[in-house]
Amino acid sequence: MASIKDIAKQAGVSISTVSYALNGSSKVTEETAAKILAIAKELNYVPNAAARSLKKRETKIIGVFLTNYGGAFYGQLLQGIQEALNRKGYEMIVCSGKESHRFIPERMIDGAIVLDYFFSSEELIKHANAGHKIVVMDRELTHSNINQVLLHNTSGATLAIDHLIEKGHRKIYAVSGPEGSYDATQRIEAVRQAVKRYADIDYHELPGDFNKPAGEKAAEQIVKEFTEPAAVFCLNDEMAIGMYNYLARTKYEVGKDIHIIGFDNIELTQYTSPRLATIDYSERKWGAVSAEHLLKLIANEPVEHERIYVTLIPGGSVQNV
Amino acid sequence: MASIKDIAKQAGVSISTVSYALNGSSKVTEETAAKILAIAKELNYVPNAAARSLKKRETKIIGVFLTNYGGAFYGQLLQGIQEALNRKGYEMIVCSGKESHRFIPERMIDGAIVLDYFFSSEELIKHANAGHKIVVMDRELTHSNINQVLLHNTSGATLAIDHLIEKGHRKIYAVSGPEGSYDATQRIEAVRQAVKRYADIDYHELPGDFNKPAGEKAAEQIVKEFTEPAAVFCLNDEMAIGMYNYLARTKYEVGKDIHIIGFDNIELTQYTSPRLATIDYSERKWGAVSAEHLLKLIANEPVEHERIYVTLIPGGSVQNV
DNA sequence: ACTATAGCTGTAAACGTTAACATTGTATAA
DNA sequence: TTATACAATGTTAACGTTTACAGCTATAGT
Repeated sequence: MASIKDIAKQAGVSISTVSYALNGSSKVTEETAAKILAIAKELNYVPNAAARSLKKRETKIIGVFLTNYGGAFYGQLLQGIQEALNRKGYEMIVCSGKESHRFIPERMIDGAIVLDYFFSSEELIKHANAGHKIVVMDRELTHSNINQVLLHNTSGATLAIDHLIEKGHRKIYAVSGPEGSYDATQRIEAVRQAVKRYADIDYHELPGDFNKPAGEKAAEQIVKEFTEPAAVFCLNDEMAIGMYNYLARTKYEVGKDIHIIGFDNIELTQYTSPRLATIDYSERKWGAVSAEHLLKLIANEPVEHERIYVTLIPGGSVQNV
Repeated sequence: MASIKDIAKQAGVSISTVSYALNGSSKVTEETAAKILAIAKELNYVPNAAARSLKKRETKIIGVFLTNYGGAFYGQLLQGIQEALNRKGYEMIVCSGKESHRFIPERMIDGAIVLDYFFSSEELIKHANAGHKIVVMDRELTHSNINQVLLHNTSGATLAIDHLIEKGHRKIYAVSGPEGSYDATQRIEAVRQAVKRYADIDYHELPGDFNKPAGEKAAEQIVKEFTEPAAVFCLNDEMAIGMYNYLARTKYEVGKDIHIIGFDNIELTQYTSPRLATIDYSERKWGAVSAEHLLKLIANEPVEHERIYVTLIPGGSVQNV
């Protein structure tokens, strides 16, 4: 509650001198500065964020927009963002929900990192037009104030399909993702391209939405039309887990009757039995790169879009047929 | 970027009239208000958060402080907090890391919900002394500006031990939590009380830190001194999972040789085999209650401390012996 | 001794709001 | 007709900073 004014009064100097002293300006004598610092500490002075950002027109805070907090999924990602930001003197806040979008136009944050399905591209572009800097992790958006840091979905999906083929599978299902999802679209498109390269594939597509129940539903369908061992590429691990759950209640075995590969390498996959084969990428790096790109955008430095590479993690869920 | 001043100029009125109109004051003619609103919309006007909170001395934002984002643990909790806050016109931001603590004295937020092992109680009390309102979810702290919303650790731990006893176990291990953790201290204390009620218990305590490796290490120890089937109460699920992992690499079977019960009912427990017995509570409710209490604290309404009740979830990991 | 210069410190405007208070105009009552 | 009240709008100070600029003092150069 103590303000710069209180310090000035107690130190017998003007508020500007206090301000300079607190900001380490060389304009103030060491002696004066020391006295001011001491009084500031004594009064438990902390600068008022609102006043400072009103004047400086920046907050040194970056907002990360997430659809929801479910799943261990975001842990490493946020860690990566946070570390990269702190290194440059920025703070991170995590926001979720439509209402929090207002932080951008209200200038509560200096930039936004978006991984939020519910954040419409029109809205993002509106904010970009108003001069706000944004990094998107879940869509392609071309704008001078927007940078993309995306997963290499295409090569991931190709890796997955190639792995199934290598293991001798010819009957292949893909369980898709939600309608508007960029990741889902890219992955399914890559799958279609990949299977096209082989003449003898018996390829089927099942709808999905990236959640467990969709995986269960897909499993139900696959079981219903079961004739011979089949392989399934679930476009994310979550649905693969759902599929495990459903199959556990049937006589069909994962890695024997139904072979499954996922995408994301979420923590849970390590505890599935047999271990889920999946596509992995460094969440931490994905986050760090996004943060770095955003800061460059803010500093008006040139930045290129970037894609994060992915690798195949084999597992007992996909075996030779 | 358009400010109230731009609107005033274009509408040919004073800035105060604009302010009143935008805030829906009845002081302004409907006609004038309509004109002003129209111009505001046309100029894409959004109030500047810094200016507003500088003047109003409030931000309508609540900060939730978490140690880290690892684990699916916080998902429902945050959801609960967010819903409760939004209902009352507040926004939630999630903060992590020591630096973010400054949001409190800087008045960036109107209140704090703390579930952060690294946030020292001295620091919290200092902030409370400065008039800031805080709800703690991970410690007992008595202060007029601090409210506690805690888990009913004691009854949870008692439920766990009683369950093991009911199942006929007499050789019982407890794997403890980290040194300074409030939850850990409460739980282990309750365990000691509980086993004291039975004369014939062969009780052992093993150190732990709430992480998987600690569970593995404890499992190693238990296996080393294995003579007969034993039961283990891991003070959280995370360590129980670590124990599963270790035992999977041995000849000992969970639910047969080693019986395990955890605490928290994290999502992962549903995918362990056999299912992990554990202690459950509603994360969502825990979050919602915390948020409600904080808002009451802010409104200077009376609030009592609260404890969230817990229940036993049986599982194949604990069977009759 | 006088001026120029450098080094500190002070003055004041500005950032964008809100809200108390002042002013103006108009309708109502005496 | 004039005082009175009230409704609508305007003026202004304040919130707590930062920072351009002005002012002062002491030192150094002539």
